Amino acid sequence: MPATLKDIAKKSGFSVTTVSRALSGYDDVNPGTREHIVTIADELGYQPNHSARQLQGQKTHTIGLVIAPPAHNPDDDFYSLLLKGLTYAAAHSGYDILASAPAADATELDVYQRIVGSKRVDGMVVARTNRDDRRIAYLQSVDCPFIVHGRAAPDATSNFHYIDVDSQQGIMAVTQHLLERGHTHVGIILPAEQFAFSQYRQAGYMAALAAYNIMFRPEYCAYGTLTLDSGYTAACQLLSQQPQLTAIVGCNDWMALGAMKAVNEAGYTIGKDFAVAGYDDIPAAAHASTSLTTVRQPIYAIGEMLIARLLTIINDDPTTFHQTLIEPELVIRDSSGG
Amino acid sequence: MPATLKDIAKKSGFSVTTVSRALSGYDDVNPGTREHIVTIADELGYQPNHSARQLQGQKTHTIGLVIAPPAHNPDDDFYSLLLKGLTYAAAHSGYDILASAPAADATELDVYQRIVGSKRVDGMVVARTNRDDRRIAYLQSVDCPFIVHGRAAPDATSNFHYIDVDSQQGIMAVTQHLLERGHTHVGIILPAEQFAFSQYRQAGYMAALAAYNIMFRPEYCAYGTLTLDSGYTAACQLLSQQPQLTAIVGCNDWMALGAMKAVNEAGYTIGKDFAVAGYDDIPAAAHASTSLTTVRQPIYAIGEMLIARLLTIINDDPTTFHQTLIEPELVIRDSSGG
DNA sequence: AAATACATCCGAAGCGTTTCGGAAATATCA
DNA sequence: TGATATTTCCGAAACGCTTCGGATGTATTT
Repeated sequence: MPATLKDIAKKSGFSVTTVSRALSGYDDVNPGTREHIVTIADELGYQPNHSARQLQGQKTHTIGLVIAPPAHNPDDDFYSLLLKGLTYAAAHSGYDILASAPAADATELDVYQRIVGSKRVDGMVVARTNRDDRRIAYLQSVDCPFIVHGRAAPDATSNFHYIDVDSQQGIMAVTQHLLERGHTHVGIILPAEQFAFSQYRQAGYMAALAAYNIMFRPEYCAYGTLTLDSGYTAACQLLSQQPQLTAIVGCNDWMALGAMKAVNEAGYTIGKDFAVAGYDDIPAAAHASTSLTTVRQPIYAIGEMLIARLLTIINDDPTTFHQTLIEPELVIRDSSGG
Repeated sequence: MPATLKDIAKKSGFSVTTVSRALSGYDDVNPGTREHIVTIADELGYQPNHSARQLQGQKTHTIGLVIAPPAHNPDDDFYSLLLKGLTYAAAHSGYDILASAPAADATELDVYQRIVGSKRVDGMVVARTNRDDRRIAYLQSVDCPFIVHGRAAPDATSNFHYIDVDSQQGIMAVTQHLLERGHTHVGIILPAEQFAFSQYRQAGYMAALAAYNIMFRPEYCAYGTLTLDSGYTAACQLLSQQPQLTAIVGCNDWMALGAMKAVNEAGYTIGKDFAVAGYDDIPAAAHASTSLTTVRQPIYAIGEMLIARLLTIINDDPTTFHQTLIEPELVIRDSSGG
């Protein structure tokens, strides 16, 4: 069993109070006795009990992240990269990450209530915003500091702090890139409408078309669940129903990779007589059979920003909303003709 | 501020003791009053304070994972996938994951001491075993339950619970696969010797050669740091110094992808006049420019197993060591000739 | 010399929970 | 009817820490 303040007190001859104050740097303790106490603490390998500290209302130096149910999408890198990025960024500021997920019969909201209700974290980061997001409503109702990666849908107000990538601009850039290459029939595979970001991506696509005076056709839009398989299925459907298409943009890289597979099977040569582009720039994109033109989201840097921003929210409690939009970067590779 | 037992006590007219006992299912409370208390608790959105519980010596229902410094390898998927896998698996059993990393000036061991010393977790999972691993020595010295993904080097004893993939067998299988295809000069890119698993991989390579009566040549071995770039560099070196090579196995997929790049640049056609194979089966492997023959480590399933095993260790404190070796699966793709 | 300041220390309360050891009221037995 | 169980409840202590409000003794001031 680990050493407690009481152990140090006994061994040093001072009171628990003095030991506590010596160790936490108060200036009303004699330098000599402080040294003495610190020495003993080191000998005993003292580590302050985290729970006892928290019970006093101290900060937990922990921030929470709950990740969506796994069934949702097994090979989706998003949460794994975010988790790792947040962990590093948090460590850099002396914080830890409490990661959790809903158990079989629970909802994401249940987990939020458990984590923040039990006072285990100083703040939360929430990702993958939904329309009318109940997680955000809950966090606001209990006044728990949080930062959102993403923002509300364009038709809703985002009355919270967020950092988002300007995916409208990103999809517009990649779509325009395809249009520039002469493609006039460009399909798109969108994420499920439940996600707030879905609409921004569609808007970006439409803006690009408009800039080129090309009419928007709803039948050029298909929907996927962010997985490779769903991208494949959606692309197969597009290709069979809209054979005039010569390009497809996938709203994330996995769906784009699935689309590439479908396009290949349909007999096209990607990068020559058909273009495919993605979004995210996951590690696999650069090394794909035909390297994937895509839009880079600097997930690591975003992790850093999220943590930094959340810490200022926790410590300064700003009254005005911090809302940042990051410009994504178009990464041109072979799948759009290089 | 969240409701406490005292609030419920006041509102219900019962004592804190009774409220506590009612809520945690003791049978010495009248069914009627229990119902009454539960109703009020729900109304108030009561969530037990986690710290207060822990202070009573309760289980934390949290398990810790500390991930290695980021500088080590930015595009290494290992920890991110492990983290996500563990989080899901833990959630399934009602556990959370506390993820941390060393800050700039700290070592991994420092983080272990802080996390377990402050009593924040019921157990730890440690990954990427080193030779003479100090983390393991520490955990043993403080009697903290832990499970290792990996095991000690072959020349050391593994006196702890572990789950490992039989990478010796895996590398042997993939090497033999190349030898079967008629390659007689097969190079290998090994991980740094600091890692316990490095030796198993080398042993697997040597065993495969021995089975084919081919002499082992140390000059066919290069070393990398698990990154794509390091694989590229190592392969360039091998190719220039050992031009007779017709195959290279990388000890992880990223190094193999780097090797593929070097091989391509050297003018070979991968899968035809040169073979490359990897290890891990990361998502990018299947979608690489030439799909990568590799050995699959079921990282998700391993996450499940690690958690399940760790929980039995925490709850049952077994005296004998649980040690499991998983047979990896050879995945043959185009980079070795299909 | 008395009054005041300063340096150094400590007792006790409190954070929210669990749990031990009863206590009071009611039911069951002889 | 008195003794004994049973049911239902609760007070108080404890977990390890922080912090408020002194207390004690020494140094400085007038």
